Amino acid sequence: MAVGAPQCEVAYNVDVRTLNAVTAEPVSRHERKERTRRALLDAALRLFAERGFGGVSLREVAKQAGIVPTAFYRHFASMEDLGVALVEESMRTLRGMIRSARNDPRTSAGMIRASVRTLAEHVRANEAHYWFLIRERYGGTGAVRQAIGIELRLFSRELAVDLARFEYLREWSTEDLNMMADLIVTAMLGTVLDLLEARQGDTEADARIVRTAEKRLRLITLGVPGWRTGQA
Amino acid sequence: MAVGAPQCEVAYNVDVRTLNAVTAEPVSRHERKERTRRALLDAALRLFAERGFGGVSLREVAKQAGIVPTAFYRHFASMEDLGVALVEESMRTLRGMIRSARNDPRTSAGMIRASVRTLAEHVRANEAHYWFLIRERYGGTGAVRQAIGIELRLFSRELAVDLARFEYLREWSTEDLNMMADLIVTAMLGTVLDLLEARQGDTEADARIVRTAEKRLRLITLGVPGWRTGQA
DNA sequence: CTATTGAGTGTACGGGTGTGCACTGAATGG
DNA sequence: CCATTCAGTGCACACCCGTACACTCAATAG
Repeated sequence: MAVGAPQCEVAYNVDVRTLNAVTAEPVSRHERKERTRRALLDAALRLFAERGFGGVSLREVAKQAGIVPTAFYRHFASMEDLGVALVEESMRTLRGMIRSARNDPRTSAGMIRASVRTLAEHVRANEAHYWFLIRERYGGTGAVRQAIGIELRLFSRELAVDLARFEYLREWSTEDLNMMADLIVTAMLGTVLDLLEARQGDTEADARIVRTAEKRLRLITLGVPGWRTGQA
Repeated sequence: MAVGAPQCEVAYNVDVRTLNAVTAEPVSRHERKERTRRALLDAALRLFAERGFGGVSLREVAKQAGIVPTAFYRHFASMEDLGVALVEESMRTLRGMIRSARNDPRTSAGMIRASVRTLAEHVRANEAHYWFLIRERYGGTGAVRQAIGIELRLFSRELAVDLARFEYLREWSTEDLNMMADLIVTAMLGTVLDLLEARQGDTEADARIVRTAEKRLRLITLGVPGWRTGQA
């Protein structure tokens, strides 16, 4: 993490075998296992970005990670298990994003700009994680979709707490704050998808998407002063 | 189809063979083929609702429809081809929904209520279609996700045209209208997912979801009078 | 130093996959 | 009435899937 480079998109064709062969000797068993685990997670994330969770087999993940299929079970009970682990990891990066946005000390319109920009940068730096979240949020079938749903709801609730600190929102009911937070999260996930679908490097498209995202947020916040909590 | 029953959820265990065997003779070749095609689409839609597009094999669809796997190719070149056909069909029911909502002649707050209610009823009456759209909108991998993306964008543009008729929105730029329409569509798709995930028959949950959806829309529309097109 | 542990290996299995091919037999058109 | 068309059949193939099982052999623990 000391380096500013993206952490998951690297090492495309390096599997554990070569990795462990290249490195110097002093590696404990724990460490070796942890490395393989990471290799599995990275391989899975990479493959999911191409074909989605459902389209990737245990064998493929194992092969990409540089181990034999049956060794997969030393780390995860099943692909679903691995999927859930990835959900937690991805949500961690999402929380990291909002923490960055939160710590940027600005207000009102300036804050919207800063937040959207932070989001966009974060998406570009962690494309695979965001692809995974977006895809499986709706497309998944089992435990993975469920896990994402739960985590995202939690995330939205945290955002509601943040919102409650703003002047106009201080007296809103919890229900209304949650509603607004959900709306914001949903809108921002839409923006994430737009960013992911625009091909990376197309700065013009990125700028347009960011501008639209800002407008969305501004429109939502414009409604706030006129809102009467508890109405209808 | 003369009966008023839902059209896709029925006939769970009836395949083409038995259907064609039961019915009286006067069936042309065209008609028989069309029936089998429908059986394939219905079977696919049914299976997709359970395991998603990616999780269903050509063989399964064929078996559920009552034909042998290789006969599938008499109707579709591939599963993707069938998927795209299903996208068009599902979008047709979505357009049907908005047409119903549009023809309900009310204004302002009353219109929001009516629209959301129409949406909820429509979702309940066509769960499989909506499951398919929502799932593959994000989760899909190939031509299907792309087709949904295109159709949904088109749909959103139509909504923008509708919006332009409203008093406060008459002077908005096209870009801003599209932005608002996208926001509304995204928010409503979120509502659709909420409805689909609430188990059918839970009228209390349905009511809560509908209320939240109305609030979302109301918050968005509240911002409209304060909006200055072309700003920032 | 010796015994144990456990990550990773290799083989083998039963089952599901898409699809090519030669076919049947009833509706169709001349 | 006969020839053609073509939706649907049945078999075969080569491939990928998850996973059970017995194994190796280096890092660890006593």
